[in-house]
Amino acid sequence: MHESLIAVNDSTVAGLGRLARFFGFSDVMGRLYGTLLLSPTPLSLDDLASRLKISKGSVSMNMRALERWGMAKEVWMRGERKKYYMAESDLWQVIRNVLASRERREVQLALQVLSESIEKLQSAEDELTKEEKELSRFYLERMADLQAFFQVAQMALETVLGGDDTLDFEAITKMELG
Amino acid sequence: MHESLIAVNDSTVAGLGRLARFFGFSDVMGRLYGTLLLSPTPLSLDDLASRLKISKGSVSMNMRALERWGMAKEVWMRGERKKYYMAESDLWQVIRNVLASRERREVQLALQVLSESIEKLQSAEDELTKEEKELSRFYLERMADLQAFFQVAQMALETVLGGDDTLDFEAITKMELG
DNA sequence: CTGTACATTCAAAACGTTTTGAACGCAGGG
DNA sequence: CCCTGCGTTCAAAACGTTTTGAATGTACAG
Repeated sequence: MHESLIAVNDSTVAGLGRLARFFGFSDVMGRLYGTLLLSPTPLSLDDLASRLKISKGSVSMNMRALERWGMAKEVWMRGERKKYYMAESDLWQVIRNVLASRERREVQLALQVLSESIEKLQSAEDELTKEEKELSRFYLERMADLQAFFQVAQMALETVLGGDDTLDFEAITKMELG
Repeated sequence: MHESLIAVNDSTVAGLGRLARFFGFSDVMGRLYGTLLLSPTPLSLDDLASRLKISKGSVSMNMRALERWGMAKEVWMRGERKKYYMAESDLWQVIRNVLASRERREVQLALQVLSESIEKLQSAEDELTKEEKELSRFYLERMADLQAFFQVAQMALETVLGGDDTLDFEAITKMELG
């Protein structure tokens, strides 16, 4: 195999490991995804284990995680008893899966906790001493700021998730960037 | 101190710990930030250590990290020898600091590596066998997809960072959300 | 100059996460 | 049936990160 192909493969796999870490996944998940993304043919668990030089057990567990996140799909090869996988190569689809099933929950939970906090402070107002009331008003300001922050996050999320008109990769690639 | 104030403080501090983790910081940094955010007065290292029940050493190191990220500021209290800190309470400012000094670099690095990969493949074309050429073309497609992805990320980043008209918290808080 | 009250540093310990590999389970072929 | 080849599981080990606290540094008051 030519050196350039190996080098490109290596840096891409490493880069996707980084990216995975950034998104809160394990390095291995990213590297497995990268390996599949750069393989024209589906790969078996053993293929993946030997390419990345990691144990079969780790590949098995991490591939199931990738499947759950919609980043890889199992492929049935006729006449084969092995499991084969390929990457979900539509990156926007991957992003949407992650955002929809993980970040959305996080944001909603945060907003819920904030609402409850605000209610709690408001309904406790009568029982507070003068000093406590002052602190309570201060807290309410901060809660409002945090609420605003998460509401912007929620709007941004829903924008990315809601737009069913797929972003055009080709167009973006060819754009002139300052 | 009234139970409601304590409960709200606890859940907010915990929540900001979560948020910090999400952004790749340590839990302690988030909790320190939260504690400061909910304090009407600046706090000393000892105050923070005793409120969060962690060692002073940890507070010292994590507070310096918070300072570097522009999430907290030192405050000089006249007649005091202690260091006092307060939170940077403009959350957008905090986000911008983080995005500008960390994520921007990441995205630029990724784009650079991708460009180099593409060049490498193109300039090696003559030396490739027929099969290698096929793989190389496949790689180039994937590289283009990744480039498009990071370019969108870059645009999104610059949009958030570039807009010097500050987002209006008040307006957002009062919005009707479906 | 000395003592005091703080902040900082860093090596060791605690803790959490990831990886491994051996044991196990399971299906299909002979 | 039993054997073979595969996937899965999980306890133990390796590894990485965070926390601690004692040692050290520093500045100021007296």
